[in-house]
Amino acid sequence: MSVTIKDIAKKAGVSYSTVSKALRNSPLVKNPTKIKIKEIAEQLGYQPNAAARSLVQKKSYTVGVIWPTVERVAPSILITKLNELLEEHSYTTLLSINKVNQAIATFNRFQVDAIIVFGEHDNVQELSLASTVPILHYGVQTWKDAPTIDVNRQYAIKLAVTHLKELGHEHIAFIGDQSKENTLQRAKLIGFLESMGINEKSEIEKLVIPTNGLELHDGYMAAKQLFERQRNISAVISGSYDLTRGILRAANEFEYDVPKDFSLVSYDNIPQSEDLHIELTTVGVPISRIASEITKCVLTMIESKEPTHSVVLEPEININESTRKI
Amino acid sequence: MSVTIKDIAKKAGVSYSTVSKALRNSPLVKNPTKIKIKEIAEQLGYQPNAAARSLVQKKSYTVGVIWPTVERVAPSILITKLNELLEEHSYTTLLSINKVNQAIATFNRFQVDAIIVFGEHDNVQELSLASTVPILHYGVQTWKDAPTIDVNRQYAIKLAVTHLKELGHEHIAFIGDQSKENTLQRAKLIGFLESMGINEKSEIEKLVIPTNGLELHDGYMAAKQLFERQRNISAVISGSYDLTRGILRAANEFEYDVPKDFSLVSYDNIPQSEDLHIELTTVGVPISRIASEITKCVLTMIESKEPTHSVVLEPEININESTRKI
DNA sequence: TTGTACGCGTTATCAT
DNA sequence: ATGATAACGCGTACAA
Repeated sequence: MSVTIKDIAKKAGVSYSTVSKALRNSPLVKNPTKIKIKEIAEQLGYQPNAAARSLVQKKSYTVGVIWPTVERVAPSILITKLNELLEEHSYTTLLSINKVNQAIATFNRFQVDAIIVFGEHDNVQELSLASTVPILHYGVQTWKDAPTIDVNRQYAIKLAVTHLKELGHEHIAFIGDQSKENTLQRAKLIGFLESMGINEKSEIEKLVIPTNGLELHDGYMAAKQLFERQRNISAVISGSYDLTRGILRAANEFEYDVPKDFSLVSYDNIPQSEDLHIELTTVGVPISRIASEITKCVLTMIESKEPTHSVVLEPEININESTRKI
Repeated sequence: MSVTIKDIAKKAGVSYSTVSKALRNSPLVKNPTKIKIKEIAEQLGYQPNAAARSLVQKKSYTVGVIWPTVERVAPSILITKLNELLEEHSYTTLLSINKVNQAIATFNRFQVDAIIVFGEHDNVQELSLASTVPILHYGVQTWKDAPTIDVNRQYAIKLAVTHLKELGHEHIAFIGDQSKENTLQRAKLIGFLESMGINEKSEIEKLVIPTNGLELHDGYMAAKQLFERQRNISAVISGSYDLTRGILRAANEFEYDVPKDFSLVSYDNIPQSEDLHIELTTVGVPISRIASEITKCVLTMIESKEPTHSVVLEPEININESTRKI
């Protein structure tokens, strides 16, 4: 059986409402009493019953995060960060890997204060209507009615191209995933083509190396292919961090030095974790900023139940060792 | 504001206790009334308030899963599967990526009926004591007091060796991750050495190709290295599915055919998802069995609050196209 | 400064 | 077959 405030009250010789006040740090309780009560609570391993609390407060201080099937690894860092931030505002994060509509139902039953949905899925607006709780979507194209947060990936690649051109580079290649019908990856390619001013098929084939996925190995194979065929490339833009790691391994095998032999810009949100022997120049929205933006947005939605407007985060460039003047 | 049974009662012109019964399919309510009430509930988008329910029932029909380091695919598939199975028993799964002790506190406040902890961490027993809710650990060495579920990885590799020897193979290599101080990976290596009866350093170096991680690329590089140096290997055992994918790619480059040029056994739990042009012979405990074992265990713990005994799952071999007689 | 009483939404028990 | 009512643990307005 769980320990309740009544148990504490009995042991402390006070009424249970006094205990309640003491634990909530109310000024209506004398300090010595407060300390004594808190001690007993600690000692008994008291955990307030969330069910009872949310029942009376009509608030659970909890946000639900829906994280359905696919795309698991990438957003995990984001969710970890998000979790930390919400905790700082004394909110608890609960995750569900159920199907979206089912997860929404669950979170509604648990009276979470807000729901964050990761990734794309059908009929967003329908889902939003089915919930009494405000819902925020991340990583989808801006939707009409549902509040959404997304990143301008197209502009990120544009930033990379501009930077390289300023450094004098003209022969710039792009390595990125085009294996699936993925809007997110597609946006990066479009950003590249537009800012390079390319539209001829022959030129596209020369400068764009499509990969079959987003793993390290895909970047490795693409880079090898590039190095074998094209000798006059002076800069490479990579569509993801893992691809970049693969590109660096291939470069190493060819005994190419970055940035001496070619400059490298990586699309990326996550802080560089692995030791790559080089600090990368990256473009993208740092994951910490995404997380804090989501947090801000969610807290606003919780406070004023009005629909927040959707926001598109503008990426930044982080110039580092892997690029230099030609 | 959420819709409650009272709202439904008012609209249906009955008392709210009747509504409660009707929704719970009690035989104490006439069928026509029941149908009418259910219709109204549906129409109003009613979701039972989990807080209120668990308050009175002292049961939340929820299990909390703690997943501190959001890892790779394998565990996420397991959790997905687990989620499905628990759902079939009308339990809801909630995930937390918090630190273990904090997550336990959260889940206690939410009155979950049981907690499953994934992965290794310090002071298991301490944690178990801090919880009023039964805790089950997965993926750690069996612990004294805390109930644990784990897989016998060592024996899995032994199965692979035995199978290959029966097919007439003698020169068998092992490709596996040894980059970190990881007990789980270490167990596989020990299984290999023991069942091969190897202990000389020179032989170990010849037959064991250590990798620097568990990614596809690591398997690819290791296999290439193997193929270049050793010509008389007739079979390869791989420590993980991703490594196997890399090995197959390397084989493809060398124009080696599996199983014509060498047999391949992969350690693996997950159902083969990707199209590898070949059905693999695998050893390991299928993830579905792990999931159902965990489910069984958890449900037992919930029902009889007694500590279940720890269990070690015995792997099986799944013979397929990738191995054949020498 | 502390204690009493009520209500949150639900289920379960008892009375009608 | 249906309705009234107590109880779950907590927070809070109000009484002492």
